Amino acid sequence: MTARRRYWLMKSEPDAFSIDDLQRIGTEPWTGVRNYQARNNMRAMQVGDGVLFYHSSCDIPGIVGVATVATPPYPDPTQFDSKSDYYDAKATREQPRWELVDVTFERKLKRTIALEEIRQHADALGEGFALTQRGSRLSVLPVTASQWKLLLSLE
DNA sequence: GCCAACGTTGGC
DNA sequence: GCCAACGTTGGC
Repeated sequence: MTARRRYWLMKSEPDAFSIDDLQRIGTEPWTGVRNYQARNNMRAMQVGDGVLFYHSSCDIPGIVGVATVATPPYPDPTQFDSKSDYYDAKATREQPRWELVDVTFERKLKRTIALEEIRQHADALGEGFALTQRGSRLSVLPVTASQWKLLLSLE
């Protein structure tokens, strides 16, 4: 049984890792997620799933590109690295806490679909959409097929 | 830089 | 198990 392709939105601070970085590198492990809900979302990912690449904490927060899930979930290696900012002393190789996937660059949008603009479609996107939910800071979140279509139609 | 919202930690 | 304190996220 093959599950149908799913869609996600993943936030990154462009100062740390931008869509241009992904375009240059091609494929990158999504390291450093230390939130259980975000981790659980990555656990549910499958190779080929679509990803909206989102820039956060910057001049114009918004969707800037499209990427693809390139690997099944696997343990985030930075949790074992005591020199890493993402080191987690409570994680072991036998019992990892944090998992990630690699994402591959697909394309850069012609323009940024700004959060401000996305908010104008909050009703159509639905109450359950974590990006426009008040106070939500979730950095890896599911996107439905219709939300995916709507968001990319704004490009 | 501010601050609201949220998650985690740790004392009890 | 409660909850205050603290740290982080992320828009503004």
